[in-house]
Amino acid sequence: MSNKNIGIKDVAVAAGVSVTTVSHVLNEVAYARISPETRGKVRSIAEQLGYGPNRLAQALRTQRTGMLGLVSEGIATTPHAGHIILGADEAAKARGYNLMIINTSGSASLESRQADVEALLERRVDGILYATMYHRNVELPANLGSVPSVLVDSVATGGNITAVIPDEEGGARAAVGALLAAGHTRVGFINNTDDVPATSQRLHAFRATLTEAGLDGDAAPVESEVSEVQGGYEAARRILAREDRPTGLFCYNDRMAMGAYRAAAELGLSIPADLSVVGFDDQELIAANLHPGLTTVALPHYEMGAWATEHLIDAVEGKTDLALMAPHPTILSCPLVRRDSIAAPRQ
Amino acid sequence: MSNKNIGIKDVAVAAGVSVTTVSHVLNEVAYARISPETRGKVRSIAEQLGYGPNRLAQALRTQRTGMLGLVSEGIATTPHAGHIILGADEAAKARGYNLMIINTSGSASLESRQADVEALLERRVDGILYATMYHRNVELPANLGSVPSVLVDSVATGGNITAVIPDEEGGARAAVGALLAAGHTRVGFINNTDDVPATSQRLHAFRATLTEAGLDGDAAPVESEVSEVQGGYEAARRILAREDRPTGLFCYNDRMAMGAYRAAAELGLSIPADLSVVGFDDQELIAANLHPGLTTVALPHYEMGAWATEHLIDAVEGKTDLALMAPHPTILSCPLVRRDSIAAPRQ
DNA sequence: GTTCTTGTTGCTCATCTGTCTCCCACGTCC
DNA sequence: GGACGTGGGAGACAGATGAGCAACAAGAAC
Repeated sequence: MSNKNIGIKDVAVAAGVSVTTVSHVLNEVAYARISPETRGKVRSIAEQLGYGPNRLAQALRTQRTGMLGLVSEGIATTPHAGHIILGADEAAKARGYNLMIINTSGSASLESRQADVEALLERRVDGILYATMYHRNVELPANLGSVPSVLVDSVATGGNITAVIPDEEGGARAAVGALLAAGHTRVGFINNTDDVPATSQRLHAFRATLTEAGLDGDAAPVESEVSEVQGGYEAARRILAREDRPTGLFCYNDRMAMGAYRAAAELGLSIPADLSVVGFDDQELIAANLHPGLTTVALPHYEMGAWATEHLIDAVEGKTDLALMAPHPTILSCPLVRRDSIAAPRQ
Repeated sequence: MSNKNIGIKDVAVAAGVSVTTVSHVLNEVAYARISPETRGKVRSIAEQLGYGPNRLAQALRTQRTGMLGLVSEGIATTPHAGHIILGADEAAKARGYNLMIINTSGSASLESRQADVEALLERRVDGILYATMYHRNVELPANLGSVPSVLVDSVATGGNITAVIPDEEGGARAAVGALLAAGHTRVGFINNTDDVPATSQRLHAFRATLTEAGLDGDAAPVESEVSEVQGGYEAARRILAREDRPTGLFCYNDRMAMGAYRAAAELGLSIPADLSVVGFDDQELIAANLHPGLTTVALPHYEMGAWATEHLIDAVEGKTDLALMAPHPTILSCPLVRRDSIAAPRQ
């Protein structure tokens, strides 16, 4: 257990050497030539005294804090933020960095979000991660540019900043592909009504995947509603009321899929025997707990957090130039998570 | 937008005064005698230049960082951590503090958790919040004691540290009370099997509340299973198979309630017409999205985070002595959240 | 009416926080 | 008299803090 009132100076006195020497030894300074005996003595005394470096003083001197700022939207609103934080925290810890986290709101004014960044800047974080709650275009506070920064799960409007986002199209293709692979030929899509990248990209992938499989992608049924359980329910009721009722349903997210489950139950349709369902998001609380378990596409929140942190640290340490990556966002894949909601269609 | 290369010195030069004067003005030092004109000039020049204080240097000198460490378990595993973080972040921000967050695992070794605390200590946080994932007894790293600390959602084993926990009994009483108020006389409890405070306290409150209402609390049916959806399902099947089938069900948590919903559906029991259900936790993803919406008891995670932060800051600023509060944990109430899963029993 | 005292105002100097880092100073041995 | 081996001194990082110093005014003593 370390006593935080012990400084390098105390170690120096106790070891009978100069402060400089202690610093050299403890930091293993390359050019410092100090005898093994002295090194040993300094180290053992430092340990005895429970010396721990004062990172503040270090940071002041070296202009490096070893801290990364993370401004995250909706920390408590979705489980997504938690995964981003976790990915970032583990990546940061692995390289000796720590995280300063500030919660913000996507709907907060630009000034208030700028103030959040300002707080981080005053504390001299080495870099900033800016994470949004869902994949969209954000307007970034201007002061973000003053240190290396990476955007997580969004792209900046008109912005030239390194960003990492999920592969919406690939995920949607995997979802639809799983339905096709199970033998379904009548596949419907329950889509979101928001104007976000996911809405159009998943729709596009849905149609394209069907078409590439020799089906009529353009004619495949699509119903849109707000992306909540109730919306999913309503859209599913409509889509399942068609005379060419789909046997496979791709849902914009797990919540909508949950609504689809209810619609199916009300119609006496058993999942997956009568209807196969795929979701999106892999919100474990929902997907794993529905009955049967929902096969869905996972969003790589953990991975995005980790990727962003890795590259941010690389940039901070001069191993990378973020500007090179800024023009195009990095796309991380969305893997299919298989559970029990897909089966072959009835003959 | 502030340029972080501007220091107090630059302001001093531009204003034609000494560094000391700038510091005095900007910090509104009480005993400093400086003319209003000079004050005005300093302030306007500071603003013009976009001066922002270097909190590192400040902290080094004043021995106050304005940072609070938060070590939290399972940041991504439950939504609970997010609420604690949010409560802490908002309380901290309101008083000019920021949060350094470190994720840890409840199952991690004591040494590894001690290292987490050590990282915070090296950065000279003013205080530490230690949050667990669920209400239980934890063994705390010893170095936690070196700065003011507050434990969130747990009590320390044998520990003398200020803690804040949820009112398990009160919450359970509210849940059972709601069932009784609706007119139910045959009420069952689906309990957890883990040996945590909630298990025994909720059971106790369940029986006591029934007894106080003139029913036979000791004879009321209780079935225990692992506190997941499947466990809830199994326990509900058992409890609903009794000949004196309960018309009201209190479930240990929302996940178990979700299982009970399925059991009821399979038995052709409609909620709430044939069976009223109350959960615990208010996990919105589940409770609000089940059909009908689940009436449940909310755990005060946000409030605990905020309470802990408030009191921690008070202690840091010398306004409170945490030792006074250490002997007994503070208990925060668990309010009932009414949705649509309770109705009067059929005649 | 001049000088001295005392008080007030307005601001600055020196020092401190804990650590790093460039540069220099010894001695010793060829 | 260089080269080598060992180690130390003195800023610097950015700001905080309390003692201290001019300058001036009012009042007092002569």
